[in-house]
Amino acid sequence: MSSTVSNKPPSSLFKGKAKATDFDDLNPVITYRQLHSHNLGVKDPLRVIALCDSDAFYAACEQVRLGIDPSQPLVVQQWDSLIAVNYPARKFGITRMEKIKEARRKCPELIVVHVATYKEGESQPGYWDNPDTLTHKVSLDHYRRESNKVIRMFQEGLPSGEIEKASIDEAFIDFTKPVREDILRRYPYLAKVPPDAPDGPDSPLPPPPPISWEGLGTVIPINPASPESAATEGCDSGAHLTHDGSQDIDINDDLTTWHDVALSIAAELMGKIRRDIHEKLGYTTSAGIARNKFLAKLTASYKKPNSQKTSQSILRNAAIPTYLRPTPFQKIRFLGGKLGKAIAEEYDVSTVGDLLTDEMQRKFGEESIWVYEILRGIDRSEVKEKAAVNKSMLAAKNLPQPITKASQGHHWIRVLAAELALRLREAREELPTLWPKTLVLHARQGYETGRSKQASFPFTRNATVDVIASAGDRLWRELVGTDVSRTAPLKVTHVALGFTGVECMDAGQRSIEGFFRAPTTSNDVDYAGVSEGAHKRKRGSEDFEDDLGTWRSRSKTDSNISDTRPPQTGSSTSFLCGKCGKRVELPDGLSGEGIEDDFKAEALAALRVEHDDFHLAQELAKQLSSDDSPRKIRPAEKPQSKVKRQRPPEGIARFFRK
DNA sequence: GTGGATGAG
DNA sequence: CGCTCATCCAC
Repeated sequence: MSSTVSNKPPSSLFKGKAKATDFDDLNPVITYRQLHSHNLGVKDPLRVIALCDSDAFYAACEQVRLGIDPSQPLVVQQWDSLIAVNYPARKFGITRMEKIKEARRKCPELIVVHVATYKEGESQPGYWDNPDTLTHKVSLDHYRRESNKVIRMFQEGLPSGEIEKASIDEAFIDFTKPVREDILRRYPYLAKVPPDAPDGPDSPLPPPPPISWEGLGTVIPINPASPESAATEGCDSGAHLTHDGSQDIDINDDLTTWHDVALSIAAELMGKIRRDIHEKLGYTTSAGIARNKFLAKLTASYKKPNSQKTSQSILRNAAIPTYLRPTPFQKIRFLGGKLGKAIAEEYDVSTVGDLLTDEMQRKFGEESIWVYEILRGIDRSEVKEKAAVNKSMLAAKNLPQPITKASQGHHWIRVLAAELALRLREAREELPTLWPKTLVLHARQGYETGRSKQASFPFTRNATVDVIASAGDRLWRELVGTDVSRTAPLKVTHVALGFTGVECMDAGQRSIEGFFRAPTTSNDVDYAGVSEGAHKRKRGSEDFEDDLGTWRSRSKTDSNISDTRPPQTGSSTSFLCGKCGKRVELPDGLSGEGIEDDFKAEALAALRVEHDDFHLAQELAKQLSSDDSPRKIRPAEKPQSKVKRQRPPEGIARFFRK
């Protein structure tokens, strides 16, 4: 079944009078069959998603690291400006991007922590006394590590929930599954279709129980908000009382749906995890809970301008239209940039409601289905567990004092290489089979067109600063040449070194992981040897370049060459499986001639064992008959694909193709 | 492959 | 508009 979910809006859209169908799925009937389904995916009427983010994360990281009282105003400094401001500091009117002097003027007591930096010669970043942008490079490593701790707590707290790390301080959580489990636990009478149900499993569920939102967070009201008593804060509103006593119609039982029950359970679970994170790690978080990612994200920022208190907000389906309509659409993910600006200027509109008119709908056309749906609170994108690591790893540096001699490049390349080495090593603590396929060097001259050069990165278990730096140096020479070879003047203002194609080896190669760990437990990344048998001698970077050069120049044809050799010479890079007749190959990085034969032989043996295991597992699987694995439904996803630009025409048309 | 563009914070 | 990082896509 390759047909995708229909992306087409109702045809009424293009015939005017679409209003009646806007927001028409806010209270779907929920049947026993749906409740007991496990694979409804984004169409699940009980879907519940949360977006949880850390408050002023970098600042919180430093506050925790230094054991500072969280009520103290604290900022994180990067060179002369601020990159994070905690809530106590915000009370003084201090904002991000402010100059450090200005901030100090506003608050003399301000605690200022400069972000950690690398400096040349150090394999690790540190909190130096006077970091200098001329010689140091910012390190965000500590924040990445802390971020991973938070993510891990989400995962542990929700074994059956899906987690998607959205940024260093944000994650989406799909509560649908854990919530469903909870519903069935709490309301066991839902487990069976009643014998007298008119349509059997397709009968609607009985009316939901009343919900107490108390302690669960801020419930966004259904009715147009009077600014004061708009939302009900579950924990302190004392049931349903507000100042003027006029609100609260929205906490009305007959408006309660099973989806609200689901939201409330998610809110409970979310609150638990957030408290747990606060206790164990010291970080305060905010959360938004709604029926999809986009709304969850929007909900998380509900009414918390400068309110320090840890908070979470809940958006009931019934509240979606009133909440969405006045929302400036540029606050919506992916509409915050040029696209949003283009729409705003083209049509002179600013809110979601402005865009809900028939005229707008016609203008957007069918290709803009993503926008159409988003404006109506529909978002089919899935909470998709990200590969545990990113596909790329980049260390970049802007040079306030441009490089004018090619020979100066080495300096920065070493610094960037040190960062990459550390990050890769740390990533491999979790995922030993991690392997960056290529190393890329970018360099930009002033405003000129930056250029980049890349090369395959050799497999090595212990990617040292030296290995990375010498490969980087080689790229540098290819990119900018050498002092003597250059004729034109040089003025490099930006250098970046990065890994791309960072991936775990796949299952067939998994057992090779032993080779990553094996003998080295040393933390000494500056040690010049590569530690496995392949490179024994201690030597300088020149030698490394030779090795890398050898590796690079021959790697392409390696597998073919070695394939013709007798399997026992030790340099074979593949074997033929007797069971399936397939040829199983070593991964590229292990098959080059820069790798010693005995190392390859060992790797091959491991591969063999792995491959046999694979067949064993297959046979076992065969005996366990029924595989009712849920069919994957492709959701409408990724605005990028909707708004792709090609030879952009003028104005808004740049974003929407006919 | 690589540079450009975009977006987020 | 200062800096850092990631991803996608057209050429």
